[in-house]
Amino acid sequence: MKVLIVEDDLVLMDVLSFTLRREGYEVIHAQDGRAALEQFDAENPTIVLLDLNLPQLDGLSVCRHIRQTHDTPIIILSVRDSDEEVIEGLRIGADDYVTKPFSPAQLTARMETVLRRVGQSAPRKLSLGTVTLNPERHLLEQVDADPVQFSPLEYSLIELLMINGERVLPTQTIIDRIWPGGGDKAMLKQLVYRLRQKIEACDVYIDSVPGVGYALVQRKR
Amino acid sequence: MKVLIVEDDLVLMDVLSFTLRREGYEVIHAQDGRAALEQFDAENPTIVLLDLNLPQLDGLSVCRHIRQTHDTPIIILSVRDSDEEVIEGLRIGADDYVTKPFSPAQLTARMETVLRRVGQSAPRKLSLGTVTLNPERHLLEQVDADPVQFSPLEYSLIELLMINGERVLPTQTIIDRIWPGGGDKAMLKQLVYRLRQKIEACDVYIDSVPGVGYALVQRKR
DNA sequence: TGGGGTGGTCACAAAGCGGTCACAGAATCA
DNA sequence: TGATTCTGTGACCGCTTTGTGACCACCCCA
Repeated sequence: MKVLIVEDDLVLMDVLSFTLRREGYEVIHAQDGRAALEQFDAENPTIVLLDLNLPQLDGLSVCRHIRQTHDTPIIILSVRDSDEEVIEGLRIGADDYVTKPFSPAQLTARMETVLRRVGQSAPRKLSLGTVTLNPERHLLEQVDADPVQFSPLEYSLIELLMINGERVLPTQTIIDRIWPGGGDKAMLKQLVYRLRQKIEACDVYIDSVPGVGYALVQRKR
Repeated sequence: MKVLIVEDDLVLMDVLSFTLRREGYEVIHAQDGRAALEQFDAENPTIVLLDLNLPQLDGLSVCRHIRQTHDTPIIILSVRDSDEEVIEGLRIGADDYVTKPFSPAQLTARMETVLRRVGQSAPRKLSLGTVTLNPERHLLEQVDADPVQFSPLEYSLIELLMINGERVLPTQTIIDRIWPGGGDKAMLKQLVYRLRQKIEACDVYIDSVPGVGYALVQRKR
């Protein structure tokens, strides 16, 4: 079980780290908001402990960024007198908060509660860059744009491509997956064309690798 | 399940209110002792969260007044260093107390315990955004609108959709659940049509995901 | 230079799906 | 019993979905 601690006070950081390791958690950490997001993407932690008062990029923004694409539990570490921020954090989607100073036992108890609550639910969203596929609603969601809806076939295709990240999928593999009853290249060609039009405004596009197949990749800007 | 929060700190009030609503409770509140008793008589809440330090009429008096005529569970919200008052409160008949600062999880856990002890087997309303389904009365309730009544079938459907939050439910799943004896797409189509008309004015609507099924989602404004 | 193959674009039409409506039998309630 | 509500059915309509064929642009290689 991996914990990301986002906290710029190194002393507190050390205490937390020590305690949680002793409890059997694997601990990674970041000292500012930017590093937090990088670590989050790189390590994909199971739970996040988030200080709100951070250099570079404040905690609320970090929380917001994470929630755009992930359901990972977030516990806010707040100081007294920052109630408004805590409320805002919970609104944005944090799962709980503890007020400093707190005891290690208090924190781990809180973590367990949150993990238990989250543990029962939620299939994961698929995301690539700023774009997220929401399997529960069959929508492709983006930061600053309306979500995109799909027809059943289109959805199968984009889901298949998303699952495979930026890897190229051979044409025949795709056909077999989407038309189990038997499909053909012309049908796929057409489907790709339609899907491309739908996600034209998104930050990802369907790249074709001649002679091999297709891949969903991030648009660079 | 109705909660009366008696608390003069508006910020804390807001946090509590937000959390409890998310948990499916219906929240009403009062900022001083006198208003608390009025609200109590008018709304007849299932449980009371009571701050001791109140303007107009202090918490202990409120507690005493309520206990003279009702068994409604009362949980005291206390600050550190008010031990004598808490003890007095419990002696008067309060059921439990939590010390500020406390986490939402802590509070709801305490509430559930107390409710269970009192025999109010804690199940509660389902809510999505500003809309709440009242399973006891088969009503859909909203903040600024009249409640909506349902026929039995309509109620099964909206309950099923509410339970599943904003997830899409496959057509066949819905049919199996609503017509265990065997249903049919045309029947569901019709039922959806009728339910949509009933909840037209509400903050939620039934979204259809072509080829997959239906989901109850919040209307964006 | 030309021919075959690959992949992108477009228009079209058939099929199906979902939304709407009216109606009538069944169930419910006073 | 009579009135009202509830629920299944059939019909209609418009839109979406999806397969198909036609055409074009490009690349590779002889």
